[in-house]
This record gives sequence, C-alpha cells and structure tokens, in this order.
Amino acid sequence: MSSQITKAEFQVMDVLWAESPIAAADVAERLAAETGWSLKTVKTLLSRLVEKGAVDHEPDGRRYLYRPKVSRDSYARRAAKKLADQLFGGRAAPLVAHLAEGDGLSREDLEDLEALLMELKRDRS
Amino acid sequence: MSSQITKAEFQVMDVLWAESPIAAADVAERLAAETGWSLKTVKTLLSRLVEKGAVDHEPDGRRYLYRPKVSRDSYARRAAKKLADQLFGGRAAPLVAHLAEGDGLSREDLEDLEALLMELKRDRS
DNA sequence: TCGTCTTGACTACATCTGTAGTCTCACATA
DNA sequence: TATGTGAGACTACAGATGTAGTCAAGACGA
Repeated sequence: MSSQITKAEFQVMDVLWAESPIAAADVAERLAAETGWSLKTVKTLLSRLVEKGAVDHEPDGRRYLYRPKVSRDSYARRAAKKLADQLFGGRAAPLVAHLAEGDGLSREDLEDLEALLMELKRDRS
Repeated sequence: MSSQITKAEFQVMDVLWAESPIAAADVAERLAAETGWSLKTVKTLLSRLVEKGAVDHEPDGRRYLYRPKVSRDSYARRAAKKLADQLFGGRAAPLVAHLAEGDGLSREDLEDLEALLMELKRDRS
C-alpha cells in the first residue's frame, strides 16, 4: 500500500538493505558520516517507515531491531517502471537511449546489456 | 539551478512540452479533464515553475505566455541517470534487467534495444 | 538506592507541495 | 463614466517531509 518512500527515508532503507536486522543506533552510526543526521532524526525516519509498512520492527530487550519488508529489488523494479511509464510511455528502449546519450553507459554496460538481451530473447522465444 | 520539479509540476511541464508558448488558461484547459485542477491551481504551479527556472514567461498583452526552459529530453536524461545512480550504482544493465523482470519489456522493446545497442557499439568503436 | 544512560513515544517546527482563495488593476462595454 | 471581467500578484492552509527536541521508564554501574 505504501505511501511513497521519500529521499531521506530511502537512505535509511539503503542501510537496512545492506544489513538487517539492525538497531536504530547502528543505523544512525552507518549514516552519520554521509548525512550528519542525529540519532533522533534517524529514529523518526525509522518510525515513519514502520508506519508506512516498508519496515518491520521486532523487540530486542528494550530496543527494536529493524528489518526491511520491501526488498531492494522490488523497490527498484517499481521505481524503474514508474520512471519508464512517466517519461517514456512505459518503453525501456528510450530510457536506455537517454542514459547512453548522457554518457551514462560504459563499454562494460553495453556488454552487460548485450548479454542480458540475448538471455531475454532466449527466455521469450 | 532547479529545485526538483514535483509530480504536479511535471504534469504542467508535460503540457508545455507538447505545446508552447501557451497561456495559463490554455494549460488549465488541457489539464482539466485529466486532473480537475482549477485555473488558480495551474497558475500557482506555473509561477512555481518560473521561480524554479524550469519555465520562461514572456508578456503577451496583459497576460503571459509560458515556455519550457528545460527540454523534455534533458529532463528525462537527468531523471534516468539519477535513478540509475541511486538504485543501480549508475549501471544501466541492472536497470533494464529490472524492467524486464517486471514484464516491463515487450518483444518490441527488445528489438528496439538490440538496434540501439548495435548503434551504440558502432559509435564507440 | 541513586543518579545516569539509553530507548522508544510523543511533540515541534520550518519548508515544501497540493490545491485554492482574495486583491488589484487594465480593458471592454453599457 | 461606472462597472463587470479576466489577468497576474499575493495570501492561505492542510498534509508531507526534513530535522530535531522533550519526556518517561527500564538497565546498570557506583
């Protein structure tokens, strides 16, 4: 159901996706260098994520351990689809084309894409 | 230098990208069916877009005509790059892979992508 | 046992967004 | 000439978001 995950919340999710279950204090520690957020801020964001149903928390003594309920993959898939829908009428090719024009694609990317395409064609045929 | 364009503002931009220069009343008319927004709402959104530097306005009698300053293409490119950076470490292949998994790619998409890849490889070599 | 530390719960507050409303003024018109 | 109309300017206001602060209670060392 999920109201949108915001930018700040996403950074918290990224920590949870890397390591979980994890306590609020540890999340804050992981984010401190990058964001400068206080523990309070991180706790607020975690609470909001729990409210939104994106994160679960289980008691561990007198604190909570947090764990993502949404996988990074499924979040990524939804986000990619949304972008493609909004900007390119749902078509992936123009999206890739745009990445390419902006020098967003390395030679390695191209090779990966080629391999991926062959695989997809095999699967669909 | 562009604070972000929001969802509502994006819908206004989409009208400007389709037709410009255009007066506020005409933008509102194009959006009315889809959104139900009042003229007031559309004018507010246009003003905010002007403030944000995403749209220019030139006087036309005692009204303004609005025109996008950012092209749809460059906006799309930035958005695609941002998504790729944020979710896939800047790599395009996983992004496409995710679209594919979610049934976001039709056979036609695959063919387009293949053609695009060949073109890109030629250009880079 | 007593302060201290840490934790979650609740509260705060400025800004941004979505969605309008009011004010003022030039112009057309009676 | 008085007035209604439509345009932009300015204002409003609730909900979301970013970023904390305060409070009460359990754990724990002195």
